[in-house]
Amino acid sequence: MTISRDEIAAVLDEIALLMEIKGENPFKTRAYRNGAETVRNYQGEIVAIAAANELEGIPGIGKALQEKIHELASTGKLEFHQNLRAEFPPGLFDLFGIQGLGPKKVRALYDKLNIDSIDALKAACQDGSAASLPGFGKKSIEKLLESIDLKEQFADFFRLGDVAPVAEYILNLLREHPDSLRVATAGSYRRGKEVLHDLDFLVATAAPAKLTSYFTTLPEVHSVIAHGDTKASIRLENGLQCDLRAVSNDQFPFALQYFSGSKEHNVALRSRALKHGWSLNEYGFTPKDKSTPPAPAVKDERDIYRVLGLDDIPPELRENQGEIEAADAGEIPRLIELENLRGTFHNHTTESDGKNTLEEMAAAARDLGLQYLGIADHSKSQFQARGLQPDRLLRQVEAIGKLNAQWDDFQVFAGTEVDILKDGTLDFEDSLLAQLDYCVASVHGSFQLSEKEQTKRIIRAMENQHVTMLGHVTGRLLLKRKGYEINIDKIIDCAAATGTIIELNCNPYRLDMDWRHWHRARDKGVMTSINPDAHSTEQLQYLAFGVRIARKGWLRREDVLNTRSLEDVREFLSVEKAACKA
DNA sequence: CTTTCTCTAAAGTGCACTGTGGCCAGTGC
Repeated sequence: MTISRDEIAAVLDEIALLMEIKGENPFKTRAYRNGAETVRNYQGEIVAIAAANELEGIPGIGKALQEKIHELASTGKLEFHQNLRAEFPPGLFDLFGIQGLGPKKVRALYDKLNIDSIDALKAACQDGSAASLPGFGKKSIEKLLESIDLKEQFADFFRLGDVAPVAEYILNLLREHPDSLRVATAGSYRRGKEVLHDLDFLVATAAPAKLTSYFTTLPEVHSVIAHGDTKASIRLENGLQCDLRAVSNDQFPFALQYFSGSKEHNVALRSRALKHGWSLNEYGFTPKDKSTPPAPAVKDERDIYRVLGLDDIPPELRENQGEIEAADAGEIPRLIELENLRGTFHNHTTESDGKNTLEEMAAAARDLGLQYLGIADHSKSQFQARGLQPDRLLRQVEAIGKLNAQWDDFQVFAGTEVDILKDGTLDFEDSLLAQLDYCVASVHGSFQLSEKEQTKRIIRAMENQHVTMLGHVTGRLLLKRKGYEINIDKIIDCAAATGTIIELNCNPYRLDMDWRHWHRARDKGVMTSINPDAHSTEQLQYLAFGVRIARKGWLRREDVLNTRSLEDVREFLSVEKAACKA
């Protein structure tokens, strides 16, 4: 019967969605959404309170929601919800994942054409029947098909942020097994890719069959795809495929290197091995012919690179993007590490759309051992995110000033995430921006501009002397939405010329700018700031993902503003401001 | 459905954009 607060909130959200399809009063649906948010964020044991029927007095939860939440908390289900749900087929929910489909259009598709799944929608778009509905013209159909296509393309992919917790969890379970000697993740997860197809584990053991059996009976397993003595594949409840390979302790370094990839990196590495007279595979070095001496002993992965005359290559760099040449020349950079971060910028509070107050965000950052936290709530155009009007921003600056008075070893920097408007001007006046410690400028609308227009718009914003950094460069949402069209090289050049920092947004949906551009940007002198874009205290943890991407982009400590000490950052921001006045 | 200095009634986040259909509806931020 036990139900979690998130499950209660999910039921309320689903009620809101179903009511929207039914065309209920929008304020009613919003009341349910607000209720869901209130339940999710309530400071206290909301489930126990609800079970005891003591919800009275919680803002946003009136009489009707009190009763419904009480029923959920005490019985685990809600009759009202189940009745509502029975009115529509379950596949209808998937349709909301398609860009361009909201409640009205979903309703029309279902009522008129009985479309209740993405497959049915696709068929109706292709055979022309969807085009018969009002509001569905040629372009709409085209966009729907495009969005379905995008979804199909990404069907088997997962975001790094969604995989990381389960990866670490399984890794620990493998580690705990009495027969495991060494365990590791391999594949694209180990390389820090932003999206993953599957998750690879490797274990060194003298009893491989025991490990593969153990693996197929882990708690999260939905189904077993394959189960042999040295290899097993499972599918988790969330659909993610996980592979385990069990090898001997001697083979472990070779298997780790081999299964970490990338394929392109390994091809290059194997050809290098051949020049030394050895073939290289997942089991070891093998002399090409009898005249070749055997390769030196290998105890860990690092030895493989050493034997081939290379510096150790961090997994994140193994994409055959010049890392082998760099390792040969002894020029593998010392990559940034999570421990190097001293603070962070671009974070939200309850003033706009964050879930925690200024004070809570600051306390959380201090608890993480950071020396500073940059606040950057939304500007006024972001209405739906409760973007700040100038007077509210100034009051926030004042509040931050007061808060800062209590510390001498920690500082909150007052900033804004100001909207870049369609023409490249900013959502706040320069005179207001001048009163802040820093400014993040981001695009949040007009995504459809041509590449030329979009690039021009962003460049205009970066040329503003008050803009410290550019937020989420492309606006992409991984596995969900493509970024807007921009000429990334022109933007990188502009960042270098104007001294504008390009943010590395750590939100697992974004991880933007993409790692593929950072090496080049760094060489042109562009600096980054690794920003969590946190909308809650927990989301400060996103920094870890950002560091993985920064490493993938060859970034070093010195390329990242927020590795600097509080004192140095103060200095940096004040010099920026001084330059503005000049 | 919730709130409320309109308190058994009324008001409750706004705006840009897109595409379609004929000047507005729906979506998304």
